[in-house]
Amino acid sequence: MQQIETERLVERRTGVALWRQIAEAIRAGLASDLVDDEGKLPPEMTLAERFGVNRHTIRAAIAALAKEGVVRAEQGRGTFVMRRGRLAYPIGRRTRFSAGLSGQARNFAGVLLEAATEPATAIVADALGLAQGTPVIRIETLSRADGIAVSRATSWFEAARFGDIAKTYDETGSVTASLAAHGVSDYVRKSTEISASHASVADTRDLELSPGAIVLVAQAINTDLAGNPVQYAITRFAADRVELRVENET
Amino acid sequence: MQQIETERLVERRTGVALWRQIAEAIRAGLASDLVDDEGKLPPEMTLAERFGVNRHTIRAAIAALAKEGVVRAEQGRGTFVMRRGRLAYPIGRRTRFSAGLSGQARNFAGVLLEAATEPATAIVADALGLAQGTPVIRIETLSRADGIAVSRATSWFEAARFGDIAKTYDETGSVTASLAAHGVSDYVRKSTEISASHASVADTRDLELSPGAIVLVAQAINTDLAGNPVQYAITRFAADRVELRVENET
DNA sequence: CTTATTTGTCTATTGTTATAGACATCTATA
DNA sequence: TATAGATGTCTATAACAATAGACAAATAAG
Repeated sequence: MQQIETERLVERRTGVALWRQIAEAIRAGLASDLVDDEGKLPPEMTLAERFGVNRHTIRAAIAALAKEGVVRAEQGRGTFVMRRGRLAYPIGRRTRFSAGLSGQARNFAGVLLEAATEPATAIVADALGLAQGTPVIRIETLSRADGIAVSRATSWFEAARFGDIAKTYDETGSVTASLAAHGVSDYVRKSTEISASHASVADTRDLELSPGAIVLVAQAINTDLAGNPVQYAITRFAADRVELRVENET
Repeated sequence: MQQIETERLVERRTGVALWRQIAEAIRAGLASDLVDDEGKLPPEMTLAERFGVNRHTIRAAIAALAKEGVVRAEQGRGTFVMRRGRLAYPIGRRTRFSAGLSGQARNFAGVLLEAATEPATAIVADALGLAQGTPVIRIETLSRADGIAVSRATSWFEAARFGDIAKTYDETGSVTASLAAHGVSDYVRKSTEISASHASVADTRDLELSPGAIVLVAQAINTDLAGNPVQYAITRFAADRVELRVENET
């Protein structure tokens, strides 16, 4: 088969298999021009020609997306999109999980995966304005919207002030409610640092990602209305399901 | 060699080669605990045991990082970190490239790669508040800090209002200066949407990335002080060199 | 100067990825 | 009810990724 040398869409010998590169390209194309109005993808042979690869390589890409529930292939009919688009997660002074996604999903659930009390590391102590070694509570949580895993967060709270926060989070599934139960009626986002990396094995498991997927990593500090840090959190979002929206208040 | 089954750090048969997974893990570890105070990595055999892979696989990972200039291996001595940490790119109401990175780098350069006048697509028209098909100027730019490629942007401007913007950008290397030359003395960031994906082949070429790398994608609208959109931009940042910092004004 | 440590290079073998082709099976349509 | 068009399955082969082992070459330390 002759390879027409237009702009290459995928590259070989990169350590990332062609089928995975194509899966990402198809995923990105689902929102825009790749699918017709009925959500039907082009036939495998057409995609194979467009990407300049063998049909079986396209099939491997589609199989990966199908396993994730993004598309479904039906013999004789074609391949159809199941989920399209990303949730928009707003980041601003008042960043709240369920409030931010309301209107985009109906059900929100936060699950406590793990909790522990530990001495603050230098980084955590600095973020919370504590002395290094001060006892802090670390909770690992997983958030879902309409049953889809959206983000996985590691949060730290000062143990002296938020002693029961693991219990309250476990009961309420909400940071906002848990802080309220500890007398913090309102809180604001001080800063957010956003980076991206490949999903770790833990991310892959908890967020139900295909290995090699990308996570958006947001590092945030929330303070009470007096300006005292109450929560330091590192949240990992499934990059194929969420985009972060920064709104600048006028 | 016996494989001790603790928590797996890498996974096989995922479409992402082990050496690439390990390269990302090492890159992530450079900032934290992986290197000693002199910036020296553990020996290859130690890393091989830690990741549960063969020494040659570690060597492939290190070779990829060395090609990028992240580390340098010296025979007989060890492997050393060349660049560590990421630039912090602030995103807020007043988002400016060189002003935001000042203090983190000395030299800033914006290069015009391509310019064209085209009818606005539905998306561009919507972002700029124009009718679909209105002539717009698209410019492709590459920004460097201290010679390191940081971001690659596609920007759209209304042609009627910013007819010479390609020329002024080519001369100044700055959006701020180019807008000023067209009578926009000041502008503010209205919104930013942040997502992440694997680098395209074009990204890999222009940003000098290793294929399979990750880019942070920021979609932004800038308005003049009257609130009229002046620029719509899609910027792709090299995720291993930059993090985006959202500061919330109090 | 000797030795231990560390990176560099080579050969060989096995498992995964990608290509190639043939044919089966299901669906919609003329 | 044929037929075209689409996905599903199978075999075979070539290219790449990963393992394994041996030894060379440079560096640092005793």
